[in-house]
Amino acid sequence: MARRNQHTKEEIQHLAIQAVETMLHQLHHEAISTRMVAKAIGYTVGTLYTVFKHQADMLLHVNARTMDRMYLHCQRGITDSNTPEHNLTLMALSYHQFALQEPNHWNLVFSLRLPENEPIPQWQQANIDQIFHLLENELTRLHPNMSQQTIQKNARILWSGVHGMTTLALNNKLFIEGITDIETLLSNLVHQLVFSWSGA
Amino acid sequence: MARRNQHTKEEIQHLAIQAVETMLHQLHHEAISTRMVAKAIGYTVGTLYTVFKHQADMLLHVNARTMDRMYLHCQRGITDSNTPEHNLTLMALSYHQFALQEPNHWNLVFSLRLPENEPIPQWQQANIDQIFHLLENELTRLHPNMSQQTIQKNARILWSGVHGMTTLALNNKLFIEGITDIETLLSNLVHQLVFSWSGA
DNA sequence: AACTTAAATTGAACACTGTTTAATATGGCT
DNA sequence: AGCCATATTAAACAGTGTTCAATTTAAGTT
Repeated sequence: MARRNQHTKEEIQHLAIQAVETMLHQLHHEAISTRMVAKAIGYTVGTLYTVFKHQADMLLHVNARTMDRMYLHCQRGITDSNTPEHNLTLMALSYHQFALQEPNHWNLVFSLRLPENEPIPQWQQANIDQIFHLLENELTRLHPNMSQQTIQKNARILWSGVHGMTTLALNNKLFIEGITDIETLLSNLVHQLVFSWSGA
Repeated sequence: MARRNQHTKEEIQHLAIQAVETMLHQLHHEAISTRMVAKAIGYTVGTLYTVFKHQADMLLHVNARTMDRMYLHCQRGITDSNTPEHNLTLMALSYHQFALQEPNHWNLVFSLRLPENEPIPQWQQANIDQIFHLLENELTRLHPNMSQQTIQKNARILWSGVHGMTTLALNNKLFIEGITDIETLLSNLVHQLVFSWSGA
């Protein structure tokens, strides 16, 4: 069989991406093979390689969508009528919640390894910047006189904490004898940093 | 060939672990196969399976040693004659430095996935606790009247930040246009949290 | 309507992977 | 010298990512 022309290249790409996304709801990304995806969309591995450079390329497309979804999720509920601290807390909780809701999608974003010498795609950096801008915006509202550079620094300090807590919690590397839940810990982190910025 | 009895089971185990550790200096852990390890130590895969339950089990043994090394590294330079903040900063910098020095070993610790239903080994939790105790000790010195629970909470808040920063930095997901180096960011994180704990 | 052309799709191959197990060769014991 | 227990292997199985020659067919041309 050849030349059935049922789908355009773009459609096949989309089908594959969707198939991976569906599988990720049950399977860790390391358990997803090209042949599985091909079978799921009714094509052969060979066809997949006419549409993606390699497996990692396919997963990168999945990541692009995950990061978009994550950005939208983190934005949810953010308003200028809230205090900056409240907004920052909302974002931190949303980030963590998203990771809990789609652990395999989230994991893929942070553990996908491209082949050597393959550059990190530029949209990825753009997407990271997008999230940081959200934070920097709140930090600016908090301290309008703070230098741009300090704000960028503090945004990164804060987000490292939120990200680290999410990673560690997801892998059960954070807790002893049910001391507190992570949501409290996240709120505390935000509160303590916000407090420290107002005191110096 | 069989029954050459050149090494005890323990020795074979050790040889394998060492072989993996050597390879990790050049290779990412996903690139290390059982056959590679077997060949490196002059045995066959089959022999490896008489000594380890499976590949993940072998890598878990590597992780045990990495974590011990990491603990020792983080302890380096810590003295009661330093201020608690200084000690905490030293630990944060050491943690990051260790990750930079042995990125593949460090990565393996946090990305090894055991087969489903396989419990996390209990020594791993013990090792995590060990590091947290180091932190909690400094936090206690900082605020002798703080409740044990608050100290445990704050140790986890701090370490999430240090860990998150290290992870993100290692994967180039933290920086824009050379704004500051991570060492500064780590020191700032420690300082800001220490400050916030003294102000409430 | 027949013929050519270009390309979509496949199947099969290659060199790997982790894991299991029957066969085997040998060190130590009687 | 002969036996046995077992350390070790070779081979098999079912998968993996990736490549590419071969094929089939839709569309374009005459």
